[in-house]
Amino acid sequence: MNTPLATQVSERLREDLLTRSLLPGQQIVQEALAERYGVSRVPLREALKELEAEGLVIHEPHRGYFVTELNAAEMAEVYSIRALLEADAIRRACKRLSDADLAHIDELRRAFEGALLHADLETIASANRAFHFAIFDACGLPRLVRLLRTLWDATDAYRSLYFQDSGTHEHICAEHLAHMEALTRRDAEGAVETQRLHRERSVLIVSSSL
Amino acid sequence: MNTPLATQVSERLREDLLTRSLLPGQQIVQEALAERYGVSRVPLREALKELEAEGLVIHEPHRGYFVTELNAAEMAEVYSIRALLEADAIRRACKRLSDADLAHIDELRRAFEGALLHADLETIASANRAFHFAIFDACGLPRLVRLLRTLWDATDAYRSLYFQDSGTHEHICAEHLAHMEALTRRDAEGAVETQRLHRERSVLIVSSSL
DNA sequence: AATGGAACGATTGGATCCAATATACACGAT
DNA sequence: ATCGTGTATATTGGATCCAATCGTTCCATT
Repeated sequence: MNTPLATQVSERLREDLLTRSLLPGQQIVQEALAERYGVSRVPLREALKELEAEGLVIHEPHRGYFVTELNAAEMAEVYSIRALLEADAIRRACKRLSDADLAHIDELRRAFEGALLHADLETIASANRAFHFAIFDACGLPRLVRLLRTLWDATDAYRSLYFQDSGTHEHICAEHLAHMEALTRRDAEGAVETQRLHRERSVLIVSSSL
Repeated sequence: MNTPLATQVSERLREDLLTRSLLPGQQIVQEALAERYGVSRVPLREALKELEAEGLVIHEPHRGYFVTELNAAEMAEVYSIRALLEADAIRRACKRLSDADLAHIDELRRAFEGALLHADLETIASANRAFHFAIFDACGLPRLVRLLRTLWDATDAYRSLYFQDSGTHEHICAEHLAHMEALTRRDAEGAVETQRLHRERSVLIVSSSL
């Protein structure tokens, strides 16, 4: 393979965090995990350093890496930073969205709806991301998008249940649709608001599990 | 020493980036740098992965790490994200600043003025940070502060000249003082504005070097 | 002279090995 | 019985060594 192991391992780690194969608070025993991944400890440690910089794990010298636990306040903090950055990204995106962009985004929206019906958690989550980040991407600020990605990652471990309850499926789809419509109207403030509602409802569900 | 080498190395790297001992665009040859730091390549590589996650260096598989180069647009992006986050941090901080906090911050402000007169670049830069981040810290959102820190780091390599020109010293001190006064009045919007002016002038100077 | 390609050298990527540190447990003193 | 002390073990941290990859140079061919 061309891509370094450390990169693959960091992907795999994110996956395991999302699917709660690694639980918040849990210690990451390097040797055990390295063996499970079929690699040595070196690339694993590099991957862990990367995730540490993103706040997904914390490192205590000579004690080890632990999956970050978020309390209610920290969860709220992540979401409030998201609120700021997403609002900005959406305002900028609205000014730049081409019709082709919109068509593409709506495609992703429908793909997500499809995934909701008959796909596993990971596929659903990734389809959801694809939809939202196609919008963020249009803001034209790659660094901002990267920050948003790490913020989304930070709460991933707690979001698994968000897509579980099928009662929320309709809510989500309705919110996505409303968001889509605001974007189509190039209604920046409207889109900021639909995204806000969408996010607030998700934080409510996610927080309930704490 | 108690703290791991990888941590020390990442500190040292930031230092070398700030002081332009490592220049934007330059490749980082691991073995050479490891030897210069007196460590092996392993902790160096971990440190580099950390800095990569913060955007200070970029990694090209099988080619190596390179010090990130910012063009004008990317520089503007960093500063516009800073604008968003700093405004929020300051608003929150204003509501929470105790008199003791203010006294402490003003102390740091005076310490910075002292450093300007008779200290090297690195000391000045760190005194400046101490002042601004004492304010940010008061917002009570540690993650937000951490994000701000990495954003400041991202442009550090280009800021060295900011403190060089002694003509700007008075400007900086005046701006700090105005900021301080707004904070003392607990005038959130005023403080946001003084910080904005301060930042805009700095981006102007820094951008002129591109 | 220009282009394609093979071999070499330099550098990165990964694994194994050894050292340092922290935690747990047993033991003894008060 | 409780607290402190020392030892043992598991785990992390770091260095060395080997393998894989990339870039360059040199040569052959057109």
